[in-house]
Amino acid sequence: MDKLIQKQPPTQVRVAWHCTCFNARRASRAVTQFYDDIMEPSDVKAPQFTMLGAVNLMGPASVTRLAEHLALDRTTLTRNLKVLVDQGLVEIGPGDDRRERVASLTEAGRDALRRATPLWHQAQDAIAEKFGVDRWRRMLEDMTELAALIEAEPDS
Amino acid sequence: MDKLIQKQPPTQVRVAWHCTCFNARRASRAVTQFYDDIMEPSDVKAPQFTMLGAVNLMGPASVTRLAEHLALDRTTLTRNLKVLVDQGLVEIGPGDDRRERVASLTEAGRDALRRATPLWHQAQDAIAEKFGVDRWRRMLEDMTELAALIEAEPDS
DNA sequence: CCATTAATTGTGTATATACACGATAAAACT
DNA sequence: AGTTTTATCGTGTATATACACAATTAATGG
Repeated sequence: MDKLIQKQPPTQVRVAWHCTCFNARRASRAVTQFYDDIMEPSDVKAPQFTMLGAVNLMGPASVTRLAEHLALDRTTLTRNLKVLVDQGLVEIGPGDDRRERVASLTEAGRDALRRATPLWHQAQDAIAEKFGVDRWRRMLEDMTELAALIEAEPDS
Repeated sequence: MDKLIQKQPPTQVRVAWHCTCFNARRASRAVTQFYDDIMEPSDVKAPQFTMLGAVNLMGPASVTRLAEHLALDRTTLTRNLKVLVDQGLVEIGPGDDRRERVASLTEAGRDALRRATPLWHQAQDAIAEKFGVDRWRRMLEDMTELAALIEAEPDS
């Protein structure tokens, strides 16, 4: 009476397609490629645009503060920033606290940000239109709150 | 009359926080970590669980077919499968068409999938409860449709 | 003032992701 | 049959991501 049921394809289909993680990752891939395609003429990829914006916004800011702002692992940000530093868009120097290293935009970085911003708007608008503005707004809010909810995890 | 306005922080804040790409990526990171934490005892990470499920579901299937099913770049899937092959969970052999290479689960792979499934359900339920079941369902649908919409891009 | 603790960072390692390119095999077209 | 086109695949390269660990500096407590 304990025989394994061999055919569970129907179950597995549902597992795959109802998985929050799979769908979040899939959406993330799709959206990233969509933005990258549109923003390509600016030579700024979508994730980099986000980082340039954060550095610009927060002025000279430490790696940890930037990472918190972007909800990114600190060490991930270190590597991501390195790409921008190598491209001359960001510079990293010492802070008041000698443990800290603070990042700020170079002139080239500000240029890149200015160049990319209209394309970013274009991508943003295209998504909103494609998906329906109201629904898009709602989903954006949902995604933000979901992330915030999870990140707040005490993890005791 | 054409001076650049120096202080646009308010604008930049909105750019960062309203960006579909940023929020999709952020949600993807958060959800992945959440699932990984819960599924950790099974030694199967969430993205790998998805792939095991796909391979299990589609039986011996070619890399291209699996990639299409998962909405993943084909070459990405090749690398991801390698990890599972190295762990002995998946085996890859030649197909009828001698260009194809088909993947299927090993016995260890089926074990891992069985071991991980209850934990996956646990993560799934926790998210749904945390976020509210109805809202969760809606968001899942939104994410799926958004991805599908973008992937369908003719890209003429 | 010294010792311990806390904060800030980078590096090693590993997975996830995609694009450009080239190799091989099947299919289609003279 | 021979040539061309299409399909299937892997590899080189590069970015994005996070965890475990170690180094350095600041803060705290006797």
